[in-house]
Amino acid sequence: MAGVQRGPRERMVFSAAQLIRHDGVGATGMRDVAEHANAPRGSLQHYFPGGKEQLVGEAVAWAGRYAGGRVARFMADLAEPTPSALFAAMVRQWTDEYETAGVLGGCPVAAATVDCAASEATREAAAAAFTTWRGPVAEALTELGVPAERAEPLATLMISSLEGAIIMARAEGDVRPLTTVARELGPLLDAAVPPDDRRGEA
Amino acid sequence: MAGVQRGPRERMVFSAAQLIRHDGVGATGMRDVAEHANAPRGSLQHYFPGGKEQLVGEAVAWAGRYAGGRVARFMADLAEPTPSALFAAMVRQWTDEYETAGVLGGCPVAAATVDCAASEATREAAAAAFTTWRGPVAEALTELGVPAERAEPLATLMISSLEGAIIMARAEGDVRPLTTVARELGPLLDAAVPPDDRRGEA
DNA sequence: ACCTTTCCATGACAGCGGTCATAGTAGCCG
DNA sequence: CGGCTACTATGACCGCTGTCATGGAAAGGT
Repeated sequence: MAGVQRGPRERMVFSAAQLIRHDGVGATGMRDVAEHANAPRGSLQHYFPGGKEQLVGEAVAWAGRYAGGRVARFMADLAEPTPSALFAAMVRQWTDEYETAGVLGGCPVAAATVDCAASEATREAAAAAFTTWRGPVAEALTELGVPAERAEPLATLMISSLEGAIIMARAEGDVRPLTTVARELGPLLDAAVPPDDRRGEA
Repeated sequence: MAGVQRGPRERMVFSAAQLIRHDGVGATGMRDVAEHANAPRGSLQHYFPGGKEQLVGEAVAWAGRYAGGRVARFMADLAEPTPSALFAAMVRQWTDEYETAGVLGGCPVAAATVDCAASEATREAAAAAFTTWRGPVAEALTELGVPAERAEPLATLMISSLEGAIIMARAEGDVRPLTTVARELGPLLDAAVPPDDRRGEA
């Protein structure tokens, strides 16, 4: 993802997100995070006095911001400005990872949600992350001509389908669910923009 | 769910599925499973010599069979035989649980997929579970008049959206994503059955 | 009665988890 | 230099986990 080498603190948050989305929250240890980030273990308690809960929370928040930010970049690169093309780009981010890395990673936010039972704070962080992801998607949809009252529901549908397809794809070890979802959902998304708006938005 | 009290072995598999979907795979201990099932701890090593991996695998398989079996029951109870009604019933199973239990549980299969990194066997069990779930859904769709070649893809879309919505709903602590997905996806599903088949299937 | 199989009980072990306590280093300000 | 703050290092603690070893109870067949 964004492989820039910022300060140790930022690297640790980033590494935490990486490890969480790969192994799950419970299976990622603090020591692993420090090692993966090439950061001193002693820094953990200095930068994250709130312990693992804080680290996980920041990792999830980071993932939410990242996902939201990607939407803007996708919009800029769209060959044709349609909702289905945006969704296809969102899906392609995941299939591309499979092609290059050979493995299908998961979504840190979903991982945090699945074993959030221990910590209410983590659940709230995940909820916030979904919100900061859904917002830009809904905005993008309205930019693409989707009526305002349908933008939020459709954004929810897009993210839900994507998250579910990621899980199924990981289980099967194949991108099929991802590509299927992109193909099947496309027409519905495009049908949401009124005919007089087709081919014309900024 | 199916609260029948069978033998201790079956109870333990059932309890494992319950705990996994609530806490995640890593966070559910073998001792917890035995206690939750009112089963002796010593039975674990007797019934599941394969250890936790075996228990998790059977719990996931059980969940897959359960989900697949539910589809048939949903079909029998449908007020009107449309794909959207089937999907609504699938979604309602989860919103109902929220109404009664006050908490939103997760899906054991999704939970197993998320932290399956440690065990390839678990990943395969999850894949198998998704297959034994998707099969009945696709069959039901064809029974409802969906052309054969679209049944499987649409089943994948339905399950993906449902799984994703479950996760978002858990994070937000609200059923909104579930109801939204059901409402938004309904028209697409019904549109898949050709006009000359509307109102007529067995 | 006796023995075999199935099932249950319990305690021990080794490993790893997060967290705390303590102490050391680097840099900057006076 | 002294003192202060930011950061790093390391080791110890306690709790928990899955697993194993050993031994005890039923049960049922002969």
